[in-house]
Amino acid sequence: MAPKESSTFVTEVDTSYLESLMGYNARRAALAIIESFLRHMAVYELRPVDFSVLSLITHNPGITSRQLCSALSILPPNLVGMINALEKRELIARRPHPHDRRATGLHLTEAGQKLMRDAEHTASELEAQATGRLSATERKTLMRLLQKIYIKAK
Amino acid sequence: MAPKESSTFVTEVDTSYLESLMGYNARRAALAIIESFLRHMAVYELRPVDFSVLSLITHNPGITSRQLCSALSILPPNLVGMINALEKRELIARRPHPHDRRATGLHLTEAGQKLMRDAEHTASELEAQATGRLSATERKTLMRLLQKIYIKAK
DNA sequence: TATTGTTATACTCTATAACTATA
DNA sequence: TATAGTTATAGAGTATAACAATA
Repeated sequence: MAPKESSTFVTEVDTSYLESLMGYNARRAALAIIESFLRHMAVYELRPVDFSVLSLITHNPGITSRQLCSALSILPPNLVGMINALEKRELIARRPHPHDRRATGLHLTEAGQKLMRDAEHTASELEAQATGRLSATERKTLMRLLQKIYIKAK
Repeated sequence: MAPKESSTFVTEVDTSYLESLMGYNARRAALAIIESFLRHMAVYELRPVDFSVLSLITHNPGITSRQLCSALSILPPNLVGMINALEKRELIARRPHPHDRRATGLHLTEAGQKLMRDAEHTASELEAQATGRLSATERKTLMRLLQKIYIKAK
């Protein structure tokens, strides 16, 4: 005989179904790493998106706002404020684009370069910590499989 | 001699550094799957969080709001509106908790059960599609490694 | 004294429409 | 006609403080 449903209650929550879904696992893992990132990068006053923007400028001097938006899936109106804030902190500088007077090339200042050297070093430590329970091989495998999920036709 | 920096511009954006970071990869993969989820679950008018809530109620009849919040890392004030909306749609029903008059047990209605049978079926198809470029072994490996990232001490 | 569920509220993140200068 | 950058603004998501009822 089935138990009277209205009197049932839950002692331990069964999450096994959700844990069988890739989206659930990917989101939980991403949130765990991002939470750690937020804590460790707070000293530099950089959110994940600021770090991503500065990192792309570091490795792509002269990149335009439009290129940043495409690479990071940010909408142009939402990037404006970030770029302004980073410029006001004198971490980046705008220079005219050599071939297109509509566009602006973005570059790191000396201060920006110094900050990013420290920040990328911290990111590496953070990376090691977040994936600390994985072997080097597992880490490489996880990276490859994640990219197979989100990079189309590779 | 180094090129005059002000005249440099970027033709193809180099994202290799960001792609070496686990947080970046996990976030991009999660967003890709969630985007697909949003499209496929639109017919049921369920966002990922609604699906998660209904799924936990499905597999844990009588679960309380507080337990949902803990399991899904949702703050109590932000769950209230979702529960009210699902109750208004007559997908769930509140029943008194048998042992604690402060709490309320949550249960699926008949309509809710039918919707979730369909929705979980769609979720399975979606799952197969999102991980379509992975072998069965790779899929299992990816799941296990993601859980190693976000489930502490397992 | 602590916990469940709730209201009010603020802050951040993401999205859309429309404008200007230039291509 | 299309694109780069910008403004204004709306909506969604996430956060804290504080309260009533009950443990």
